[in-house]
Amino acid sequence: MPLQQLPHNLRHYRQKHQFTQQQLADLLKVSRSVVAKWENGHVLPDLIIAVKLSNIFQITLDALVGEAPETTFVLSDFQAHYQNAFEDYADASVHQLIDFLLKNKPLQAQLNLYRSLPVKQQKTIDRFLLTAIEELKKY
Amino acid sequence: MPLQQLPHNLRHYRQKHQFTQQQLADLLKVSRSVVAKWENGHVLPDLIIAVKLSNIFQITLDALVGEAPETTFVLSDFQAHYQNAFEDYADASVHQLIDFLLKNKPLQAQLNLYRSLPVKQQKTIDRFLLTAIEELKKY
DNA sequence: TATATAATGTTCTTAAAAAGAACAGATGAG
DNA sequence: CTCATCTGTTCTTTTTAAGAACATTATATA
Repeated sequence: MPLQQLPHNLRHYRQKHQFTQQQLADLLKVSRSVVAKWENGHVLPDLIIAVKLSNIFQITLDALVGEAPETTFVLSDFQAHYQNAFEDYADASVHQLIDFLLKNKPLQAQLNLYRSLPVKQQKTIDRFLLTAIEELKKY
Repeated sequence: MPLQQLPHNLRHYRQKHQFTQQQLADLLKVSRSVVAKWENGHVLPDLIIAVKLSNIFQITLDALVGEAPETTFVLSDFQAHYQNAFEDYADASVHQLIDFLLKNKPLQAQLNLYRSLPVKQQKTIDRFLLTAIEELKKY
């Protein structure tokens, strides 16, 4: 089984927080025996549990699973995230768009609705918007 | 369902790396259909797969699952620039919106068009969008 | 040391969830 | 339009983790 470090890390952080297996199990609403199994490497927690654990222990997921990535990630998650995006969309207009978005609360609401739609429906909206806007621009 | 961002992130990074679902599936030695299911939020990849993905995409696990805790933010140019704005609109959903915007180039184009309109016409669009989206959400 | 009690490890069965294959639909180039 | 590629979904099977019960170890206290 890969993720060799995970069982060890789990036990370490649990003890660091002075939890018994039972207490941790209660926090996560799982049985105690499964906590034991995680710590002994018999079974892997799923992603949802892993996220909960990283929150409880106040560590990153990467720290929890103990998989030092090959490249060194000095940047915070936030920074890494947006930095990548900016590399792709280095276009300065993106900054302006974000400014615009930040200042325009109703638009935020609209976009949140839009986001909640399936991609297919988003595209429907897209198409409409395009023609509607072009239409309006004539005036 | 938790981990809302994961499907979206997954698709984003796959496309960023110019992989088809099949190519990514081959790298991971899984079927293509399961990749589709991950991207559509029907199923969660397990921890082992998640780690592999973070290596392939060269991002942190936390970035992959999109559960970046705000407490770990480090100052970046981006953050410095938008710091004031974020104070005003401390709503966490704004972060997600910006995220979404950065990843969605067609939407950027749409919004740039939208921005170019007079406020009055923007409001026309707003009203229509609202009803259109509500309509679509019924399906 | 003996014994009680708490904490942890293991086994066995059940249940949940993801995997794959096959089919269906969408997208796009020519 | 047509073919090929890419993606989404359904159905079934398989995998794997979950829980309960039992076993073992560790710790405290008389």
